[in-house]
Amino acid sequence: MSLSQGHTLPADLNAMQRQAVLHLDGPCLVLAGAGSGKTRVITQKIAYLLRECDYAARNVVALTFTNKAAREMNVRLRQLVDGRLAKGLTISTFHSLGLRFLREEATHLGLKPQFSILDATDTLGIVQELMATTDKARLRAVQQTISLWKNSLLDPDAAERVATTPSDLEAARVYRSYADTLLAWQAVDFDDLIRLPTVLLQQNDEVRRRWQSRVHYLLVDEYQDTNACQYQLLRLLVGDRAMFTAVGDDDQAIYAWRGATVDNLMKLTRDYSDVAVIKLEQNYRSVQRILAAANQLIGHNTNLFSKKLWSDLGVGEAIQITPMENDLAEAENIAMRLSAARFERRAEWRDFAVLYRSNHQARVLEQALRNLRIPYVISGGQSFFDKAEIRDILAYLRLIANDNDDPAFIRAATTPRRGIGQTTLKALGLFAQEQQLSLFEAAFEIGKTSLLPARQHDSLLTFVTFIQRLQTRTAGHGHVPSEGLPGIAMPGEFAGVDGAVSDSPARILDDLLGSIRYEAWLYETLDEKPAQKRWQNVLELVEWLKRKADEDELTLLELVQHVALVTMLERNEDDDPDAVRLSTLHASKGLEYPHVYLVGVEEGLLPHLGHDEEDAGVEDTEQALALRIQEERRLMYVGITRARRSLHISWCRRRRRAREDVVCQPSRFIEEMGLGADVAEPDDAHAGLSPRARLSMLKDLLAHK
DNA sequence: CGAAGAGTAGTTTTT
DNA sequence: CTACTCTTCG
Repeated sequence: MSLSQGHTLPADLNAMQRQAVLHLDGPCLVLAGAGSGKTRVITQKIAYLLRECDYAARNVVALTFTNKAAREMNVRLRQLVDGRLAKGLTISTFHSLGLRFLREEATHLGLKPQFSILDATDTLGIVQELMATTDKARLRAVQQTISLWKNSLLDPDAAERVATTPSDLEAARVYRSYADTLLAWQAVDFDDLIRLPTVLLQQNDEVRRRWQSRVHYLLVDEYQDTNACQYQLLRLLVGDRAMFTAVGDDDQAIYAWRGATVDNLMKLTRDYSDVAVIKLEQNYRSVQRILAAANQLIGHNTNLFSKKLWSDLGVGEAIQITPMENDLAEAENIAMRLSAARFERRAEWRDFAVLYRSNHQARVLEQALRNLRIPYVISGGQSFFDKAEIRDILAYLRLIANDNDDPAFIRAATTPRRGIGQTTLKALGLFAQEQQLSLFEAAFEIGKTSLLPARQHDSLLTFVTFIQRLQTRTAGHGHVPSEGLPGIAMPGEFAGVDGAVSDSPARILDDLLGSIRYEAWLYETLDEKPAQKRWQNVLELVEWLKRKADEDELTLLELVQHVALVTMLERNEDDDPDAVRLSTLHASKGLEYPHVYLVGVEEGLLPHLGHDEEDAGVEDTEQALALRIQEERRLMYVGITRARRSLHISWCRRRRRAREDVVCQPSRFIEEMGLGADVAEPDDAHAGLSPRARLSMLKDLLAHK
C-alpha cells in the first residue's frame, strides 16, 4: 500500500477508517458497524481518489439505496472537495443509475427512451387484471413473487422451471403475461431499473465495454442490502479491473423480504479472493450501555463476520423497560414522558424519536402527541407521490411522455370525470386488445367501427386530441405525427406557438392544469377542507416539478421519469422543524437521535410473525421462520443503535388488533439484551409534569375509560 | 355515466 | 375504526 507522505488526508480518521480509505490495490470490503463512521469513510475515500489519485470525477461512481443517503453523501463530499474537482461525479441510488442507463440504452432493449416507470400500485393492477381474483393478499403475494424472481435474474421460463408449488406455478404464468404487458406499454417496473441494465451488460459486449470504461472506481453503500441482481450489476460495472469498495454491515441487513441477500457478502470474498476485509468497530454515536445491549442482542444471531461495537462516550444511563396496559396507554405515556424529558433534559423536540415496527402503530402515537400539542414529523409511511391527487396529475404527464402507458391513460381519461366511464373503457380496452393497440391509439381507431355510440367516442376523441396537443409541445418526443396534426385546430391562446419548438416544462404544466379544471373538480366532489388540502398538494407538486426542471435542466419527459423514483422524504429536504420524529424501524436506518423510544416491543409485533406460510415443506418453513426471526432481531438491533444517549423500550400487555383485544407477551428480544438488573425503574410518568399537563392527562384517561 | 350509500375486510417492512 | 369496494339510484 502506498502511503504517500504528502497527502492531505485529514487526520480525524481512526486507524481502521484510514486503512479503508487508503486501500486501493484491489477490491475492498468494509464491515462498518452501526455508527462507526461509514459515510465518512466513503466520502473521504472519494475525496482521496479525486485529489490524490488523479481519478477523474466522471469515472467515480458511488451507489446508495435511498435518495436521502445519496443526497447526504453529496453534501458531505462537497464539504471536502472543491466543486470543480467533483464535477461529473456520480453519487446516486442504484435505481437512478439504472434509469440513466436505460435512457441511454433503451433501444437495445426494445424500449423507447420515453418509457414509463410503473410503481407498486400500477403493477398490482396488472397482476389483478391477469388473475381472476380480488383476493388482495393473494395478489400481493404474486406481485412479491414476481419481484423476487426478477431480483434473482430469473426470466419467466426460468421461473416456471423453479416453481414447485401450485401457487408459484400460477405466479410464473402471471409473470409471463406481466412481462408482455410491460413491453406493450413501453413501461418498466422498479425491479427492471436494475435488472434490464444488468441483462444488457451481460449480453452486449459493446455496451459493457463502454460502461466499464466509464466506471473506474465504484463504491457501494449498505452493501448488505444488495440483491442478486445488484451484485451482478456491480460485477459487470467493475469488470476485471475490480476496483471497488463495498461498505456494509451484515447485522443491519433488514431487506431480505425485498430480495436482498447477505450471501452477497460471502460471494464477494469468494469471487474476489484478493478482497481486503476491514472492520470498523469503534462507534461514535452511543454510550456504552446501549452498545452492550446491542452487542448482546445481536449475539443471538449467527453471522458471517462478528463484530463488537465499543465507544468511549461513557457508560450512560440505564435502559428503561416499561410495560404498558395497552397501546393507547403506551402512546399517551410516551407523549407525557416526551414532554417531561424535554423539560428535564433541556432538550429540543428534534432530539427525540419514537420508533415502531409497522406503520399503523403511528396512528395512536400521532393522536397522543397531538393531544399534548407536541410537534412531530413522520418518516416512512405513505409517500407524497402515492396521494390520489398527485397520481392524477402525474398520470397526465406520464401519458404525454408515453401514450402507450395504459394505466396512465385510464387514470387521466377518467379524472376529472369527462364522460368517459366504465362502459366506454371496457369497449375501448377490448378493441385495443383485438387490434394490438394502446388505449390511446385505439381511441382514434375505434371511430371507424360502430363499437361505441358517437357521444362516447366524442368524449374520447376530445381527450386524446388534447393530450396530443400537449405532446407536440414537448421537445420533439412523444407521439407526434410527422405530417402535423390533421384535423386538430390549435386553440387561439396557442396561435403562433410552433408545435415543433418545445415549450418549457413550466408552461406546459400551467397549461395542463388550466385546461383540465382540476381545482374546480376537487371542490365540486369533495368538502371544502380536503379539497383545499389536495389542491395545495397539487400546487406543491407543480412548484417542485418546475424547480427541478429548472435546476437540472430537465425536459418534461425526464422529469416524469425522475419523479417516479423520488419519495416524499426528499421533498422537504431543506426544512428540519423542531419536532419529534416518528419512524418505522426500517426508515430509521442510517439516522441517529439522542433519545430513542422503541415502542410495541412484543412477541408477534417485534419479532413480527405473519401468517404461517400455506405451502412449502415443514422443515423448510421452520428454517424460514428462524431466518425471519433473525431478520427481526437485526431490526431491533438497528432500532437500539439509533440511540445516542438514552433508550426507552416499552411493550403492551394487551393490544387492540383488528377487532378484539389480544394479550401480548414481551418480546424475546428484551430478555436477549441481557440487561439483568441493570434496568431503570420505569419512571413515574407523572413526575416532572406541569399541573396543566397532569390535568390533561387525567382528562384523556377518563375520556378513554 | 357518476355520485352517494351501505357493507365488508383488513394489519410488515420500501426503492 | 377506517378505508376501500360494491351496489343502487338519479
